[in-house]
Amino acid sequence: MCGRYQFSWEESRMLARIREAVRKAGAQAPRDEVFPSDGAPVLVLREGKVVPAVMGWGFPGMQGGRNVINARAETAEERPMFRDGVAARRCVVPATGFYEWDADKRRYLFRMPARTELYMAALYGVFGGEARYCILTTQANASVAPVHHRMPLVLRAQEVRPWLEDEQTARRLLHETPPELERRETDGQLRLW
DNA sequence: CCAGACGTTGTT
DNA sequence: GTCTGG
DNA sequence: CCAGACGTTGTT
DNA sequence: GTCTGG
Repeated sequence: MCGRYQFSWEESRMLARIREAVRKAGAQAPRDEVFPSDGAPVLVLREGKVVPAVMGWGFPGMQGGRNVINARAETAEERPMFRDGVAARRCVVPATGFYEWDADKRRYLFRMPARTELYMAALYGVFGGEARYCILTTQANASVAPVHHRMPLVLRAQEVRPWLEDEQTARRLLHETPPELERRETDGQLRLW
């Protein structure tokens, strides 16, 4: 699944541009490491253009419950919480990578092989006047499986616009296997031996 | 027992 | 918070 | 997602 | 276990 990701504008001109755009629009600049409930840039389609917008990460759960940060791609089309988003409120989360933890709490950063921008398919909704997003997840592919059994629905760069633009294409992409990624272990916490 | 998914209202 | 699957 | 905090007291 | 902050 995906409970944290990296937004490193220093490593990506695209992300630097997105960051600058939202900053100029008056939104707070995203952190390098994005946590659930943070405000962060997502990409949406507006008048035929892919543009950034700042939203909060996670849908409010029922009865004041938890922040719902992920949606299963396999079932999102049927779930009441997500099905309208699949039809009409798709977005893309730009990142430089995402983190996963293994059973021993070792943390790994996953990136695109050429270290280009990593795009995660997501949905958004408006709750109490506040726009929020939820990242789609799918079964881990070969590159992620050694660490965790789920991963975000990573889109190839050329799939970003089709995901936003065309509902039928989006429904197909929900069932695609994401590209293989590069893995790097990071020091998630100090290990005193 | 645990891990993981899941409420509606924003739509290009 | 509840539910399911393991 | 993870890490860290949690309670102020009718009890053998 | 449940919640909060990051």
